[in-house]
Amino acid sequence: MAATQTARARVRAELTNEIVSAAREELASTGAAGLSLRAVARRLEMVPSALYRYFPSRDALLTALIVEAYEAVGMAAADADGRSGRNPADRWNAVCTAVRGWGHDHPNEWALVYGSPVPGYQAPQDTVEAALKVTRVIAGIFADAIPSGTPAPGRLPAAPDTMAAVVGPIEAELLPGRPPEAVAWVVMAWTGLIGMVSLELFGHYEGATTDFQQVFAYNMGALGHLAGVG
Amino acid sequence: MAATQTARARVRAELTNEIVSAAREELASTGAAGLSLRAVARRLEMVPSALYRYFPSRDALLTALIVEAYEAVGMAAADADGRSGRNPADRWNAVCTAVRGWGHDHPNEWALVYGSPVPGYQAPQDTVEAALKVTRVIAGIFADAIPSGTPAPGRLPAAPDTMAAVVGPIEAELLPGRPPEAVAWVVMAWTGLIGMVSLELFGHYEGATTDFQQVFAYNMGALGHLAGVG
DNA sequence: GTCTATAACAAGATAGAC
DNA sequence: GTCTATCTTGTTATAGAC
Repeated sequence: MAATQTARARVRAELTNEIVSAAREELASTGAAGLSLRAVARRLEMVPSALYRYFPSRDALLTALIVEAYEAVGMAAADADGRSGRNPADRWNAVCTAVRGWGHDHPNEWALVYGSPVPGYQAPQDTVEAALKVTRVIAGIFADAIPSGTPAPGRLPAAPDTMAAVVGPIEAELLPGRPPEAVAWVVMAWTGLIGMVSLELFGHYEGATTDFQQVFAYNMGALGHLAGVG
Repeated sequence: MAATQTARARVRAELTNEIVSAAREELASTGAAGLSLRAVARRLEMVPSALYRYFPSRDALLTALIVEAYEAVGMAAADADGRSGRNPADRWNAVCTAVRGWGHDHPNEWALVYGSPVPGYQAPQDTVEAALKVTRVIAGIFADAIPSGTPAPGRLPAAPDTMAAVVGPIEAELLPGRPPEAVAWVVMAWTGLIGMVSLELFGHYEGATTDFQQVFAYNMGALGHLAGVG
């Protein structure tokens, strides 16, 4: 029985993967909002109802796609970080480039996770944890660059006394012992990275510059520098 | 004849507005991707084909909505700027608050313009011009704060020599005579503002902080300060 | 001329019987 | 798993009212 079980389980896992792959292809052609279980089934030459054995609803399939996308960006970021030596500025630069590169290679998956929320879809907790992967990589770089217990970096304006409590959750989880200005500014660095790639992919810099890549590199560099990296 | 003409034109303009309003209401409930001509017609108790007298296609209606949204944020930004005195730091702060406030009041319209592109929709030139409204307000504040011909602000890292040409289009149009570092960083300020509101509205800061408004205020303040405002 | 309504089309989604 | 009947969608052709 054990052998049968595992064989069945293996086939099941394989098919589950195939379904997610087909859904990913669908996503690439139709966008997130128009993703339908039926289209995925058609692509696999299966009947729609058969998919329900593997995913109880369209939302469950969507969740799988979202988690997969978050893990892929997170992996791209972590890989780039790992390959880039020990200098925090280099690491931050490498991560920015990798995240942007991933976005360019997977624009629809990027839109799925960082774009408008899909109407009617409620994100379960799994996706929140997966989303943290990139954040952890980024926070790790800044945590290494800013020694614990240092005063606020002089380049940044002083934060009000209340800020420490406000950013407490992030500090405790990702940047223990770092000053509130630094914590807030790491949030800004993350926001700047995701925001800039989003606005680029969504077409908002069209015609604004002759070489966007260079503006991106400069701005990410400045963002990191001001936070204490390099 | 002139009277008849204008009477007809007035009625026509009124109905056009009513259609856009109905579409806006539809948008609020179903989201951008699910916006259907038929649903708009139903809401107005008209027959779908009648709408084609006013808008040649669903995309044209979408364009009208997008332009309207861009103009509304732009107006909110310009109003806040106008009411906030002459101090650039106050003006930048007021604009950030106003833009964020508009986003909170109109989350679906925000997603329509700054979120994922609607699949299959090609933005015409009208939307690009409308999108520039907020940008012009922001650039105006920084242009007033950074005198023309000044050297690069010392707080920002120096840009490579090639940057001047790269950001030339923005410089010429919005920040004539300002150094490339400043131009790039104004792009960053704009990106930070739009990015932070987007990620907030799309739920990416959920649980991260006890008072997001404060983090927002601090980060926007720092972004502006570093660019030379305040 | 200007508008609205009816009807139809090809897609595609959905529900349910078998 | 299959089949069918019924529902959407954007869009057009056509006919008639003002």
